[in-house]
Amino acid sequence: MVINQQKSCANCKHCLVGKFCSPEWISKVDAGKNQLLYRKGQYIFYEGALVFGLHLVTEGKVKIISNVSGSKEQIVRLATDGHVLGRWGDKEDIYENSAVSLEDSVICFINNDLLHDVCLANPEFTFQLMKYYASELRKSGKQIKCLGQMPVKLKIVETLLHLVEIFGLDSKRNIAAAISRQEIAEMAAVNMEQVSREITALKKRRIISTNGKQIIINDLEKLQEIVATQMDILDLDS
Amino acid sequence: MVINQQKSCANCKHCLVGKFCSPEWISKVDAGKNQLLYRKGQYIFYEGALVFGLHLVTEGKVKIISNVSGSKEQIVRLATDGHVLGRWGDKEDIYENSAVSLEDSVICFINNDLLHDVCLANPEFTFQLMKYYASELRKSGKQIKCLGQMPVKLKIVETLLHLVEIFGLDSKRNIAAAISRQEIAEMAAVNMEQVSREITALKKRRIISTNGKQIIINDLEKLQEIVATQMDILDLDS
DNA sequence: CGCGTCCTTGAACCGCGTCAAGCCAGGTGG
DNA sequence: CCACCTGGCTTGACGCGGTTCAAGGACGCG
Repeated sequence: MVINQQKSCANCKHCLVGKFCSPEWISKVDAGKNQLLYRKGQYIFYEGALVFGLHLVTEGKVKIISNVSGSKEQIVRLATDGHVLGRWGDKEDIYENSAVSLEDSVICFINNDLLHDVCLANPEFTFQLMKYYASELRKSGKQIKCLGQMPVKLKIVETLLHLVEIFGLDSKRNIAAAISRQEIAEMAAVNMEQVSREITALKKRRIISTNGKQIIINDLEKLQEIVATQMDILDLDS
Repeated sequence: MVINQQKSCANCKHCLVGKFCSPEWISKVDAGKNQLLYRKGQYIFYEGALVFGLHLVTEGKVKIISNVSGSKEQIVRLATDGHVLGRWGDKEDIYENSAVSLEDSVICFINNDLLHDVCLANPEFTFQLMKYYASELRKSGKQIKCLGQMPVKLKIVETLLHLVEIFGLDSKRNIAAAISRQEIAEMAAVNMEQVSREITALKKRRIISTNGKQIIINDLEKLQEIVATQMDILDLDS
């Protein structure tokens, strides 16, 4: 994936602009937006920086992270094609999270002023954006519940399911994203050692397998059953 | 606070409808909305129920809770005057949280169809609603970080600060809401005993005091300092 | 082939959740 | 008006789950 020229929002499969704005406004956004390619691991914006506008993920995968006391990171949220990063910002508004691409990603940037104009002129777009945030808030609530109330093993299983939900599975049932054990740990708010132990346990039960760093989901239903019944993996017989 | 008649959105201090909709649409909402008084402890909507529309808190205090494995509850979010409960729902959309009033509260209900019409006709309203959800998502991220990465003592201090932020302090520096220890525990994802211990510790340091169930914040700066520096309360000398 | 990075596995410590007992305030009824 | 009861809160003791520490192993890369 290499882009040398800007792609119009009209041709963008998932983008809210292309789907819900009038043709004339799509042109205006095309003219005013800034489409960039971010390499794997690159920061899209930084915690503490001023919010100049909104980022839309054209194509790629992104993690939204928050730094904890210098060293540790918490992954707050994931984003992929069609998702939105950051938010409209009042002046002096700063980001409290950073966004980092998990793979080479194309991201559109729309500044605050343009965004406001687009929103006022295209209420259906604004409505959909509103729904998007409401839906993310809902997911966020789910994560709060998960982090707050579940034992470590279930947090990890839940995280695996979450990864499948966001990124999906490829033809070989691999989780379709290059996610490290460390990143799974940062999502589940657990240490890497526990993730490793849990993955080993799930492999022993043939529920998942691994191929290098790739995780293969053999039995999605079983994983869902585990969280649904709060089952302890070790309770299962082989 | 007793209401026998519906109050117009135009006279509602915090409501997004009154502030950002045109006069004619305020009338339409007044005609179509449903304003109800919920007594303390009453459910406004239930986890698992169909989403028929949006609730706006005219006046009062509400907790959004999620049930965990039958018995335990996690408080996901708090709401007060001007805040929004639930979200616009597609058909067959269900709530994954319940909303319960913490004190007698007046809540306006706007159904999905009316909400959609209002949004399309009043883009500035929709824009503000979008910003509201984005801002709640931001707060939610903060809570995820807090629950995931902080030791119990800091979770509790953070929760106290959060309560102050949402509900404020009255003239005697009481947290202006009737919150039980159990509810603080459900916010911080900790058990009640730990909350009790921590409150005792903070009292010994004169940072807070209590009057029955009321919590008095003597030294807000100190509380903020504790979370900012990840300080252990027991490390402080009296 | 040697080095670095990421992952795995084992062992030990300790934070915190659970259990249990007692306390305090408010409400109720004799 | 006091005795009792109930529900929420406090405090202590104990044990377990999970984090931390430490020692390899696997893999890729120069």
